Amino acid sequence: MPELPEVETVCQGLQCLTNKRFKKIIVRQPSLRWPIPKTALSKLIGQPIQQITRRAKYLLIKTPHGTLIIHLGMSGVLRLHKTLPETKKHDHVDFIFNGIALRYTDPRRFGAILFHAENSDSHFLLKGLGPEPLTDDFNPVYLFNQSRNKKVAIKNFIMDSHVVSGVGNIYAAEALFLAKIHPAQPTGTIDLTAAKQLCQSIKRILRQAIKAGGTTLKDFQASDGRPGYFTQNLLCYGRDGLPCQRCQTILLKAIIGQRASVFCPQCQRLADSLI
DNA sequence: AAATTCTCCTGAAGGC
DNA sequence: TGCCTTCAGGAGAATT
Repeated sequence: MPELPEVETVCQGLQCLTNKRFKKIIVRQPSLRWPIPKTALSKLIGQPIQQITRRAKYLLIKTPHGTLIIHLGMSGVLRLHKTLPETKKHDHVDFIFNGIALRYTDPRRFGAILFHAENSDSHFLLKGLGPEPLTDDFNPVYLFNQSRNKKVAIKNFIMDSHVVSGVGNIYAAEALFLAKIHPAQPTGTIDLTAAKQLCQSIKRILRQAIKAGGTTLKDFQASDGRPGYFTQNLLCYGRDGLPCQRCQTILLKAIIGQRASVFCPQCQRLADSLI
């Protein structure tokens, strides 16, 4: 389940493709979240990759003719191969370069492969995105100001990519645990101190996860096939029924905004007035 | 405008 | 063994 740290890990792994030219693109299954624009992709043939970056959970592969935009959805894997192995089920696309190839595999097909001829910031998927969580644009004052008059649960709020981009279910749960904030707390009720705690916790957890190469629950792998090692550092995600590592209280699971949310009922208390 | 629900898809896991 | 149900999850689209 790639979130920001996983996509960042993939992005770092793909840097070796910089300056390589697209030689061939094979699309076996064009039906992802949006249809793969085969005709537009053919414009990439012969084009050199100028830069590979990440914005939110999108990978941006820039060429002189436009940008290839890739989202891994939930189960997408981009894997580099010196020699391509025999295709397996769900190996939907191959990008072939001199001496190396990049294969996109995605069993659940929630991902996307798109092409945008203009500045990628203007793409409809990217233009409404909130700030990157690891930049200074994402700071306690920004978070506090955005939170005013919002009634949505704080966990859903920080998972909204228009508020802050790239925070998914795993790291939202972890950040709230670190910040000692109940995931169901109405967003508008957090004060500046809590906003500061939360902002710092989000940054901390994402930095740590990037350092560990991401979190592998089931299917995440880096472009070299290695799993992420942050899994063993998860403090609450997937640990419902187990003791809190801070206070030994049994962690609970609740469904908040249609999403499973694990939290410590002792450390992450709702204000009495909200119960 | 803001909040909630629905939707895409497959594989794994659990129940009978 | 096998079939059915449930769940997981990113995020746009549709609905309330």
